[in-house]
Amino acid sequence: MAQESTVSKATEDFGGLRMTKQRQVVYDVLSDLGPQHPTASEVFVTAKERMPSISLATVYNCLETLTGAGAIKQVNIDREASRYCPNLQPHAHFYCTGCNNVFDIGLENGADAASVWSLPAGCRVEEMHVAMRGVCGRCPNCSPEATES
Amino acid sequence: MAQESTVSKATEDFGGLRMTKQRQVVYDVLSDLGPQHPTASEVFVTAKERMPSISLATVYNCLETLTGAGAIKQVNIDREASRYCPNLQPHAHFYCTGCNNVFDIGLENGADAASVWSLPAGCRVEEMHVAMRGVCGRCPNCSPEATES
DNA sequence: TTTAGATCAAGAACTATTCTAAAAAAGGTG
DNA sequence: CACCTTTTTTAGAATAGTTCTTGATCTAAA
Repeated sequence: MAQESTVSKATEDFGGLRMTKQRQVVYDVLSDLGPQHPTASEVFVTAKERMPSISLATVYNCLETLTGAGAIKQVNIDREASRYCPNLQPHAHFYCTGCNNVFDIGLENGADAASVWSLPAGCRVEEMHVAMRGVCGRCPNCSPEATES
Repeated sequence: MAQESTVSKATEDFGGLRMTKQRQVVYDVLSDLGPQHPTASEVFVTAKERMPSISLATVYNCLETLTGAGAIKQVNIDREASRYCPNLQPHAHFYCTGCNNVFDIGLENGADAASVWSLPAGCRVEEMHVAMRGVCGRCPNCSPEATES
């Protein structure tokens, strides 16, 4: 099981995925930018600082490969550019229209996201995407008039 | 408040929206294609049969206007083409990867979709989109090997 | 009827993403 | 290590869905 461990960050074995330099950089960038939920272009900008030779197509490739391997999640809100997220826990996304940020929202203790929905018998859910849109209440744009003390 | 009512189908007053012929056609097509959750292009094809002069851009315009007025809903699943839906009840969408169809899924009696999520205080949800992906269990592609009697 | 504003049609433009082809890298094998 | 095969990367072209632009047309009001 002797794995080369010359990289600085975690080189997890994501389903036997070959961890190339580019994939590692993309994964690390995403981990670092974590809660920002960056788009592919945003990942590209930071990745290029760390590896100037990397191309946008490669970033797209890596993000797709990592998503397929279950190492990261793709987040789609409306038809805006896909964002990517290293949080593998089941969670929803809250998009604040005030500050344009995306927040992860966890499940209530013991709750099951599908339980509120009346699914027909025989119907098997393999994936579930929950996106909310609203105001986070914490950013300056959220309460422009009413700034309660 | 005397409104002209020379159209055949329901001319609901969606927030004072001017119901032009094109908007009416688009709305009617969407009502008729109802559960198919058509894309803009699919709406366009049927709309053009009924009004040959209508353009794709107009269909996009009308769908956007109707969505803004709350007369219809826009449905986005992953980054595929937007679909449109005349069902105004709160519901989720189930995309069957077997038959490529989209089904409306209603809430369980008395359930609240947001209740399972641990929203931070002050956070106000204005819109919620729930998309599930899986197999519906009823289409021929859903159980290719195991065709239980 | 005149006028102002809204809407429409046609096609160009745009954006995020995917595809293509060729070069480079990574493994495996002797 | 040298050789071969497969995978990955790169750069740019291509694509799809959607939006934008412009001028024409319609509508409602004065």
